[in-house]
Amino acid sequence: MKQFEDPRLAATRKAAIEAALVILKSEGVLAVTYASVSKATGISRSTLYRHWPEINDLRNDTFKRAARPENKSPEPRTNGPLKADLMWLLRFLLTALNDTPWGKIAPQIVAAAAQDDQARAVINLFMQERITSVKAVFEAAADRGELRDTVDIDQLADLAVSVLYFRKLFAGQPIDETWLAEHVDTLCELAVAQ
Amino acid sequence: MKQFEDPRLAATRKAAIEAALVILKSEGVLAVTYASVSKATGISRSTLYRHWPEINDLRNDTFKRAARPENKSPEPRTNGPLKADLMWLLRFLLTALNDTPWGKIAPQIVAAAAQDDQARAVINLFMQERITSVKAVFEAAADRGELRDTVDIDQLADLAVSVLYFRKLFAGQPIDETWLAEHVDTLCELAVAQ
DNA sequence: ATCGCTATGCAACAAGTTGTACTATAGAGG
DNA sequence: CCTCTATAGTACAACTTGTTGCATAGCGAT
Repeated sequence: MKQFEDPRLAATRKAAIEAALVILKSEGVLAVTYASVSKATGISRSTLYRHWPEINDLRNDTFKRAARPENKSPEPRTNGPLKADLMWLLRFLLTALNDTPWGKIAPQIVAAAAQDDQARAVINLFMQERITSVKAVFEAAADRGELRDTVDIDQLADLAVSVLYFRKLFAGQPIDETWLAEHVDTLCELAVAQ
Repeated sequence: MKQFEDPRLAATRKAAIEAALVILKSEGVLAVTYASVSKATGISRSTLYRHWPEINDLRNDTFKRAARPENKSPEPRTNGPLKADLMWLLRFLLTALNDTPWGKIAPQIVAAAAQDDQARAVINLFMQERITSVKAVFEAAADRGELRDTVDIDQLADLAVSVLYFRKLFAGQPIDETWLAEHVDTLCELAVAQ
């Protein structure tokens, strides 16, 4: 009877993914190969194949590792007023995109998602998590009676997050403090009771 | 003195890119290789290398070919009222993503953009073009006096387009008629004078 | 400590791709 | 007809994905 998993399995997994993450950050998805990870870790190529039969399996595990927990949304502030809470949370998302490795990693996952269902699932889950955290901010504002009663909170949360990523990854427009302030103003104008 | 370009050059270029576009649509960027295009066209691999020294050169030219003109935004309707004009244009963008090859091609360009500056330029230009067409709709509404005077038209156009692509490519949420109607309602609520 | 199981390491191999180099042929224009 | 050049064809090196076979080293159990 095997009660416990061979500790070598976990050690190999961790070392490989950790090294793959470094390569992912510095050189992109395509540089995450069996050979490069093998060289970086000393783990033999055949062992890597046994753990991850296809290269996308390894890459997707690296994506999952990258998507948590440092890069996840923090517990949002929900003390109010809405504008302050929104500014705080969206500034975190903006900083993550502009000034942390996540700004390099996210596009890599998006790229992989175009070809791979698993990668698509990773990026979808991550984005849902971002939207949910923003939604919590709006819901708290609604509980405090700050919002108009006609507003659709799901729509608002979608709007708040999507423009950030769209400008960064699709439109090539800057997302800086100046823009963020205007963006939050627009959202509040839409949401807050006059 | 050479006055005219050898017609074989243009013929080769066109045939190769046309074939590459078909492969791009059906099998993705990674399937666009010198070998696959050579096989599809009968053009020898060495000739392809002479036209496109790196494979990304060929892929980027294929992207440019894909980004025009059938997939570009049509002349937007600007007769008013705003809600009808917006609905018409955004429905076009939605249909392009859901029911035409562009829905498969766009993610491929986004994927390439994560690794390649030229591809990034292509997708950026294309998205700017989409935003501009939406902006024209808002500007016409503003000229008719339909809008509140506080609204920022650039922000509105960004919002209108970004959620579409975000939901489709990042969040994995459906973009259907039901959602579109709500989205347009939200935009109009933000923009239209009460 | 010994034994069996298994994870790992190592080497070789086939296939596909990128990119280079060289030669021969075919077509365009004067 | 002649020259220039685009194309075809081939060979080659390097890298990557996967597969396979075999030897070794470490883990858990008796």
